[in-house]
Amino acid sequence: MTVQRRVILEELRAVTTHPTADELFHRVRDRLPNISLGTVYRNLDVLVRNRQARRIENGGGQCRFDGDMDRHYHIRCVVCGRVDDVAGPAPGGAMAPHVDAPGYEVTGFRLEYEGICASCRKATERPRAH
Amino acid sequence: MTVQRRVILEELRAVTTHPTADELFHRVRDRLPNISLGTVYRNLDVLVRNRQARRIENGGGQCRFDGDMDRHYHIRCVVCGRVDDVAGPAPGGAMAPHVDAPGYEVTGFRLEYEGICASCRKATERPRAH
DNA sequence: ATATATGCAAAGCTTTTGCCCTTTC
DNA sequence: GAAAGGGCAAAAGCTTTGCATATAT
Repeated sequence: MTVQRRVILEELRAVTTHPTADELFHRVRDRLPNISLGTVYRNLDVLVRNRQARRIENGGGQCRFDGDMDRHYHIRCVVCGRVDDVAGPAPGGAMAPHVDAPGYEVTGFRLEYEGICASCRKATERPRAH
Repeated sequence: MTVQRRVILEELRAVTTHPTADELFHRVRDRLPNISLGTVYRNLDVLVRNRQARRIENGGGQCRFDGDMDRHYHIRCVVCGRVDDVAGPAPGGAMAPHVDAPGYEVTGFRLEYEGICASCRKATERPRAH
């Protein structure tokens, strides 16, 4: 646990604005003028891996596109990133009205399932003690 | 409706893999060897605006981070991109089990509300006929 | 001491944009 | 023939990485 990592975590916890890496970098730099953006990125990775922070998901780097305009949901493989359609009815139709977000006009929600696809499950099967 | 746009849409509809722009570009290039990646991006934008395709959301370009590890949900302003916490209990606890995603081991879901935040609502207020 | 982390800068990747030419209506 | 769109290449923006140095345990 280095000074930099501690300050990054402190500053992240000190705000409720869900900052981007760059915003956090500027805050941290007020206290550690020599810190670099790369360090912030590296430490955010570590913190997320250690469950001390959360990355607000963006579902992987690249955008994907879908020509099927019927209402349906997606499931994304957390291992390989592939995206498949989820069969069946919309699961959460009654969900949105319950939101308590003061000041917001709530227009909808985005829902994406996560899982491990068939081929990634096969690839990660452990040899079993017999 | 140009040849390029039609082919892009045809190829997008021909697959169920939810391709990235680059994957689609390579498919389309088999039929239109001179097409450029920029054209694919521009047309995907148009198709999405025209509701002929969907962008599988990534919630805006940059990642955001959150130091609050308690289970809670977020709402994102679709105008300015800011992210706030949603107060109240988890809305969709009973949702995940209903998913029908053959082959997948479903590990969870990601849910993010969308809306227009207070200051963006103020900024877009229209002068009202009296 | 030795592994780990930092700072800095460069590279990587996806996406957007400018410019000029071509196609569409 | 005016308006929209395309091709190409450069730019932009976020994130990752290589490397030499410094810090932590």
